Amino acid sequence: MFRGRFEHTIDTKGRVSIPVRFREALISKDEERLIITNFDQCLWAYPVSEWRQVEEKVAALPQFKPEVKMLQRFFISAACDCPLDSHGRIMIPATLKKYAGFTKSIIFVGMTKRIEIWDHDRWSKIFGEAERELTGMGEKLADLGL
Amino acid sequence: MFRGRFEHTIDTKGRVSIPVRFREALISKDEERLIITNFDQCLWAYPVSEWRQVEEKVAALPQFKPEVKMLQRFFISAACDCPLDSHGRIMIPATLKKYAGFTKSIIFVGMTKRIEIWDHDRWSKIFGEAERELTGMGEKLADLGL
DNA sequence: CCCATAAAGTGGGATAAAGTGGGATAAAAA
DNA sequence: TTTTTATCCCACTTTATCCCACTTTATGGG
Repeated sequence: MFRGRFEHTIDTKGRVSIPVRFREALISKDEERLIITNFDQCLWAYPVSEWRQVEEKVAALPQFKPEVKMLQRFFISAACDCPLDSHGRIMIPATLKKYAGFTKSIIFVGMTKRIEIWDHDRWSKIFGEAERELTGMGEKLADLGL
Repeated sequence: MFRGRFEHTIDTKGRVSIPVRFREALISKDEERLIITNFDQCLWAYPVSEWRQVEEKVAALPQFKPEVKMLQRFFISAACDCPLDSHGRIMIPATLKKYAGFTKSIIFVGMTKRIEIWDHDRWSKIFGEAERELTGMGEKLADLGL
């Protein structure tokens, strides 16, 4: 279970350390890697076990269907296996780094079953507006049983 | 399992190196070649074992149906066997290269069971479209259990 | 509250691997 | 035969990986 937000730094070689809390959560699942993909202008990181479920669901769909191809091409195909090094760091692949607009400072966001990784500036911008939006979503959230 | 996206370069002789990650996936299947065909303005590459399944599926379809004939003529018949050289590169046949509009920079796209190979510029275009469409497809994705 | 110690996070050099390019030779096409 | 195309081999550049060191933040005891 991934909880909390943490600000970290990408070094010149493209490495970032995963927050200890998240690392502990991974180790408790006996995993030492993250599957990282792109969505919503940021990166989504999954433990392998979680990711497999997503992947298999999509792989089972008819591969010639346009929307399935879309999903495969945009979301599934980006998924990159990123093993942790001896210090608990990962290398962010160039294509993903570019997509998410990472410069130096990034934010790790615990999303319970997955992690989001944001460029610091984008996060501040979007997070500043998120609360107002969320407040306006009261009805919709209620419909979901909250 | 092919995961991730990688940008590579075609040299003057028409050679491209297959990303290591993909090469490893091939070797784990004890294969050193790709079957490459054309579709959607890009190239689709399969490990031999996967390709056989596609081939057999299609062969089992009623051969007089127009869409089956089309598929056979366009998709199946274009398939080309491309062995890896000692550096893990393949030669892209001229006809396929032309079809996919390859100039210099191309993108290898991991699609779980197969690989798509795109010209860089074409990829950027459809990637942008896919992103926009998917972002507006939240409900549909929810239906898939995502 | 402060200090000592440990742990987390960051950075950099050395080495290995991946990716790219080009020449020489062999095979295929004209 | 000549020309073109592919294959093999070697060399260079770039990128990733491993290992060690430093800085900063957290932790625990007095």
